[in-house]
Amino acid sequence: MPSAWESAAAGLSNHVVAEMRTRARRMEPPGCLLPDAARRYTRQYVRRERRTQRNRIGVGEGVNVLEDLTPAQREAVEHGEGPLLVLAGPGSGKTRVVTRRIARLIERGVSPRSILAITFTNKAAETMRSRVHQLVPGAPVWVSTFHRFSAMLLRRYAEVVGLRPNYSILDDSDQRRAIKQVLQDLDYDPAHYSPDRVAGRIGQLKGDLVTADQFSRQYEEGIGNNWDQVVAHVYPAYQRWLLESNAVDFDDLLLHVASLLSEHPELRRQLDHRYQFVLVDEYQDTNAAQYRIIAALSQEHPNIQATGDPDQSIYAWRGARIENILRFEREFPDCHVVKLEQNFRSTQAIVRSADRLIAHNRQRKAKRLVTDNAPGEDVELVCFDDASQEAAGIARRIHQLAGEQAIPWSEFAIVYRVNALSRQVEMALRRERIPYQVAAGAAFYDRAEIKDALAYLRLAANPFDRAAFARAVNTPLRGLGETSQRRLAQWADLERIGLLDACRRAGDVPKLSKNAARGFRAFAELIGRLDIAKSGSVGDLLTEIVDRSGLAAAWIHSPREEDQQRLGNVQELITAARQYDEAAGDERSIDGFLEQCALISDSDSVDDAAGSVTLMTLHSAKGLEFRVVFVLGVEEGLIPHERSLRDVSGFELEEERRLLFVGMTRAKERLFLTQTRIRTFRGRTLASIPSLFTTEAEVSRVDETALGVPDLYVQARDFERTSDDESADKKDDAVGAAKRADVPERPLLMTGAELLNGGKPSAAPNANRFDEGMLVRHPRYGLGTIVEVSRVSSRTNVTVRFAHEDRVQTFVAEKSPLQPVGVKNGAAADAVCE
DNA sequence: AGAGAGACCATTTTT
DNA sequence: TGGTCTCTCT
Repeated sequence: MPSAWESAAAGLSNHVVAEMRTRARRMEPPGCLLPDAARRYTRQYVRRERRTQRNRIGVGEGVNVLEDLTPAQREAVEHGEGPLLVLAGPGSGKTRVVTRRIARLIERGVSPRSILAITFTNKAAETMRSRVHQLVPGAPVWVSTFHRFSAMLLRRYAEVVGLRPNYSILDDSDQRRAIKQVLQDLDYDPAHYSPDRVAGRIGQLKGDLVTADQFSRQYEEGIGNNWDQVVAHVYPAYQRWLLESNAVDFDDLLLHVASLLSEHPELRRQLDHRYQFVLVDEYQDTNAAQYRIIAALSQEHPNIQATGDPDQSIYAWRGARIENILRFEREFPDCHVVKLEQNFRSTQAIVRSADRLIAHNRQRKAKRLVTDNAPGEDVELVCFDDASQEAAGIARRIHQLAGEQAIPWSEFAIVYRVNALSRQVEMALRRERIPYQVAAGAAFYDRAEIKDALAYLRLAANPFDRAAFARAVNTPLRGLGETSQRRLAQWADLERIGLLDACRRAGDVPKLSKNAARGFRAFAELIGRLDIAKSGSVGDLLTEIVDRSGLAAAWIHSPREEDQQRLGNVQELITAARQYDEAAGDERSIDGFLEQCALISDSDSVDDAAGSVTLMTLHSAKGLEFRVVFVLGVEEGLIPHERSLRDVSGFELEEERRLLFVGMTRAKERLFLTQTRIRTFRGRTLASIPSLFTTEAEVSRVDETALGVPDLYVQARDFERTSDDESADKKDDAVGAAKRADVPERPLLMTGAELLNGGKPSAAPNANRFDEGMLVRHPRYGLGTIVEVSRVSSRTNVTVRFAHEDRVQTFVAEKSPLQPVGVKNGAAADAVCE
């Protein structure tokens, strides 16, 4: 095996790795090998421990970890050994308590290495790590997300579950593709059994610790419905596919580790000993697998701290169990409970509204939420005519507050229930030239060119990765089409060898054309030459990949904007790799970088220092705070989401209420809820119904509609604000205008979609905006001039001569992404920007 | 093999 | 509404 294997297994001595490998090959039951490996691991750990102690890591000078704490906070921070449950309301200083307690433990002589802090998001882990380091410089406390922690353990003990340490982590689309293939192999029509739903069900099962074997056995015993019969077939086949690819999906990371811990008592014991203090954040969002993992690490050393707030549980739909937090006290009977109820984040007005809202949940432990902060301004519920007014109104208020109170852009957040709602707000912000960022970090890694480049990297690390093979083998095109690939794969299955090995012996594959065989061999050779040891770093290796694979060659000389963009994106990926190289130092490995890429999430991209307004879903807003928050679309069907209304138990409705509660409590100073009279969603325009929650939260109403709010909105228990809307509006405009004057002019170029969507709603997207001689731009072919416009019945054909290669092409105006260039601030631009 | 047209479909939240 | 997938034409 190549060196990647060795470096991935760096945690174990070569001897142990070799032993594991032979035993895995001999298919010996892993149980007999584990204690040995674990013991060696522990010995290593103890050695490292001694080194650490010699280095004398301690609380920084002048730091008093008990300073500025409320009695309740101090009680939690001072807690020594034994289980601790911290029920922490929003803004109650939860992170502060956790980090201070870690520092306090170290101060009392607990080794930093025996402390493990687990969060849900990378961002939360990052914050916690840096805060701990502020208190205890250089402390090697392990702060990690559930998934990263599991990935790390799984690398170390991969053999035990039948994997190799260089396993790949599949993303959602790989997973869906794999399931689709498995469905087809089993003669199910993916059109009828959507891979999405099957994947969803499998994910659910994995989260609940139901293995493929268990589930198919259940089915054999006659339990389950029709749909589950299919899943009972697909799930085990999919797991086999994963194992053969030496790959896992997200849920596997947790499931594998959970079973590792429960099936190997000796290993569990060792790790329990290794991580003596375990602190879990957002405990209310743990699912069965996560619960199993942390419980397993807290048997002999039950120094577990669970921090959470049942009122902020918003992932029950994903298998999170609120019961876990209730069960905690039962599972750890001598557990100490601390309640943090004082809010330090928000004004009284915000806290009051949020508290009133959440009080409507019936399945809930009563909890107060109080604050000593300033009274603050009323929470406002602003009603607009439609979504574009709503977006404009939000943008205007942001301008106003930014101008009047000198609030930086980064202190504003706009949150919504579904991603689809962000579009109009984005347009409004762009129009107003307000810098913004959308929390969508994963989007970068979703791009085809990024996945392609990473596929090569994945193959270099893990030659069995079928998903990566399928992606890379014919990208860029090598004439290795579907048929050739199928022949190769069939033969590989027959010979029981990996696809890459099959490539090397492509000459032996029956019915394969000479060209194809040569192509496969060349591909195998290309992958074989990729070697991290020779390249030195992941960044260099990636550069080599992009060069040698021919990915870049196709783009470099292309006039297409999208190709240039691709090139730029890949360069950005290389930059990311170099950053990784630097951060990881000697520890760097392909696996490490790939793992980082795979486990990134949307909210991770939120950059506090970016100086821009943040747009995000309510879910990803959890854990963050902003001075000003807008929650948009607070309407029946959105919040609460229509799906939740179908649940007669009311459980899902309560989760929606918690979701809004989470959103509201992100605000420090000002909170706006917005709604519209009509909303266009999925191409359908409907009159909206104000959300039940708006009355429950007891907020002030502000009317910004042209004709006044209809009766529907003026409800019996209404809390009218005698608002001087008109004068306020005028002031808005004055301030807005002053501010706007400072920023550069609006952009002259907009995309075709913007041109179409930004126009007046009545004016059908008109093809008439194209004229002969007009300068236009096509995202694919670049700049060109219109040489002919012809109208055939209702459609308009536009013929364009492009500068590049003197290409002439005809488009249907209504369908093409063609856009006019250099539109002056004349009629067209005004129509666009209104 | 590539581009465009048209059908089809989904449409909650995420590591 | 729009994004994706498939079909068809070149």
